[in-house]
Amino acid sequence: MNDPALTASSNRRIRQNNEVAALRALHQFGRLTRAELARKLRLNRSSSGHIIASLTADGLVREAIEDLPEQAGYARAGRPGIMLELVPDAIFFLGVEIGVEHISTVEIDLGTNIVSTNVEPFDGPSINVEAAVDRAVRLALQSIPVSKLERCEGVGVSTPAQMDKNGFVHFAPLLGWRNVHLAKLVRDALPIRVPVLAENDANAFAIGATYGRSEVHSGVTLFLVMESGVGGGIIVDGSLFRGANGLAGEIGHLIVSDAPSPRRNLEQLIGLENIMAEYRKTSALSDPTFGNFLSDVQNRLPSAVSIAEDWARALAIGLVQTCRIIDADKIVLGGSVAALYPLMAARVTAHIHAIQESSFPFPSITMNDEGTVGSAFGAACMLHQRYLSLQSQRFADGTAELEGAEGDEG
Amino acid sequence: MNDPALTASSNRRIRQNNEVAALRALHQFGRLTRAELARKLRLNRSSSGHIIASLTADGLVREAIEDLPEQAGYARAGRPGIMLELVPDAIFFLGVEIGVEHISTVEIDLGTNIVSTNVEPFDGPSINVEAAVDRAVRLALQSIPVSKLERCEGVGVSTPAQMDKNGFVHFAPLLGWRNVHLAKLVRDALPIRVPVLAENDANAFAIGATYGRSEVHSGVTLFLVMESGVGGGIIVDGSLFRGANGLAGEIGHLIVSDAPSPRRNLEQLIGLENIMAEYRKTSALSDPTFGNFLSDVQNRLPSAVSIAEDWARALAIGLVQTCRIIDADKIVLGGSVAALYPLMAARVTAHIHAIQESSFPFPSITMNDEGTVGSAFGAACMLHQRYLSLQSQRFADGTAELEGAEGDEG
DNA sequence: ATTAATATGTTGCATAAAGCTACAAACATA
DNA sequence: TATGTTTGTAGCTTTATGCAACATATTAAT
Repeated sequence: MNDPALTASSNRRIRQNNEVAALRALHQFGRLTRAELARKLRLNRSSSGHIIASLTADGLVREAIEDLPEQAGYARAGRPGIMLELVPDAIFFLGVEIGVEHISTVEIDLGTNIVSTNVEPFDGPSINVEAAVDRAVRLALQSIPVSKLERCEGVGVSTPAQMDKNGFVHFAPLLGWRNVHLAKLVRDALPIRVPVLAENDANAFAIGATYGRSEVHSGVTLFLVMESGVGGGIIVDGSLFRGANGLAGEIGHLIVSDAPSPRRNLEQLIGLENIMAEYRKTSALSDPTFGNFLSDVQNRLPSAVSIAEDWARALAIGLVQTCRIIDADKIVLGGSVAALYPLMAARVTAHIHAIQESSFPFPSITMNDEGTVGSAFGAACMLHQRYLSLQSQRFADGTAELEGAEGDEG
Repeated sequence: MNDPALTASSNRRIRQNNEVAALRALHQFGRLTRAELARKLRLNRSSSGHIIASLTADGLVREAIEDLPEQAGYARAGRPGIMLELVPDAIFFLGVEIGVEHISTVEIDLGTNIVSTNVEPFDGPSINVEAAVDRAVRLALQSIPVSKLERCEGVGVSTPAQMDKNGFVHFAPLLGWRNVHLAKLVRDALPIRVPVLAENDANAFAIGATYGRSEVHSGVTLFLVMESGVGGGIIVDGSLFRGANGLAGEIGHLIVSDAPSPRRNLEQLIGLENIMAEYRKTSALSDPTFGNFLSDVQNRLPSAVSIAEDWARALAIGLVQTCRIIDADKIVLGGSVAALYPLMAARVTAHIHAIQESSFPFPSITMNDEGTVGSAFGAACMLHQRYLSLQSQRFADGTAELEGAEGDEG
């Protein structure tokens, strides 16, 4: 309703803002003294002390027991400060990925450490939303003792679907969902009343892979997740760029071939399905795997190399096109197909150089090595991020934010 | 150096924040009473009064003389409030566009009204940077009396170049510049010491066309400027998305044709040059203009319609590709070639529907009717925007912000 | 070993800005 | 004319930061 850019800062909001800033600094830098924190936040040492006292009273921060004395010879003159750290198990967050073939859940603590994970096979297309949500919630909570539940500060859900920022799913082709309020369903299925956010799986993956990494905080990073489908997410200065409908970065649907009749999009060219379809045509094996394909490429088997070469060229085209529009300076490849990249990196680079005009900058391309729970982890990170912001429930004064994590406007 | 997200709000910053918020609200809504302002900013009425008193003392705000009594029958019970408004000529900003064929300058006031404009022919490629800057600054200042100069609060520069956010130009192919600090040159050429920002012309155009319009504040808007070249700018939630190198939205360099040998980018297909080259081949006139072409299309001359049809298809491809990546919900067409769009709107729509998968949302496409000074206006708006932010010189406490508008980090 | 220098954490006080309450003013309606 | 409603303002309270001073803990130098 109101323009968020216009909201004024009341006297109380200062403290909230500063507490949040302190928590974020501790998360980003790990351990800080009060004086260091004061410098980072451009605050007076005494103010820093007050804020820390407040957070300590809330049980979120503690003075670190220096089990490692002589912190690597950092001996400067003056009284040494007392190291402060987040209390990891003060609170926790849950992340849930409802995939097509499996459900994964993750529990992370205040330090964004993974506490536990669960994975369960699942047949997405054959199960309706309510049942899927029910199973997902059950799996997420199965290892959490009831007494611990009250320390849960949020649940994130990720799923291959197009949804708005309130977690309302417009369309999920792979799961057959349409117009369901996923976030609301999860909220209602939970035994606790906590903020719930839902996000597209590729977007969640991108968040998880960049969250907390201070290196990537500035710039534009494109995340590519290549499995059967090809999804993407864009991170700008450390936070997700969703686009108007949460579809930003879905580069799998870029048109690559110009021919109108068998119009092929990028997903159909660089996705796992196409690679395996082509590979099956040439492989001697009866039921070849992607691993077989990788070996054949590594062994320079011409038929496999040819498929890989087509893949490299299509990938290069997709990346160049994308960079013309969002001007990314970093590209991160994920998903099982990404394993092909190290073998073809030189070819991809060559294609990019051949395709793009020389005056354009060349983005760095790296690989992501997160495990299979990356997307669920990212979903959990979204709630960690929310907790470490002014939207946190800690600051809910009752006048607003009635509906958990629905967001103020819209 | 420091993460801006971590900066704490000091006690003094509250007032600064609220003064800025009040100025922005007055800019956005035009006229407000103290009580209305308090509600919009979620402030207490008395606080609102204090803030207004402060701004009035600074000469930025005044009580409006109600020359129009009975404000359109809005008669509610209760004591009527006193309308407040920005004092338009309290300060002003200059915008300068150094184009390829002309230099334009604009003066805008605190209400972002255009006070005056100057346009001068110019032969960009034959003139070096220093001389170009000199001429641009001279043109901008020629109608400003010296006594008024001290009320200038910023100068914006726009030019067809790839530059970083500090105004350092890496490359300007159309002007032949390379590695020049444009913003610094302008700062040094000015007789006054004010913030100077420089931005790519298409980006500046996009800012100018959206700035202050409250409708577009939310969502993703793609701005397309089609002249000889084709530039673009992306506005996300009311502010410019530059990308990592200021190249975001440069969709003129999208690859459209798949054929490797005569690889053609979008600019070569939908730009003025291609249209006129094709048109000259078929037109009966000896030296046909773009206006002639438009007439022929309107009169359904087959040869012209065919060219327009190709244009429509290429445009549709470019827009669909772009929307797959940034998920824009609004597209605004500008530049002289945009005049072709109203004649071809139905065809463009048809092509888009044919190309993109049906599950994707369809962005709205509109035209921009700004004059020729759009880019210079946008450059001036950038400084207006900066003034109405915490980076304003009003709040420079001497400790930082030494270098005008260089930006803190980097 | 003693002294000087330096940086940290804490304490008391000053300052600044917003919130709250109350009240006079100005208008509409009955 | 009386009543209800909204506005703008004044006085007081609350809160969080800034500042200055001080005790403390450590290094470096004499």
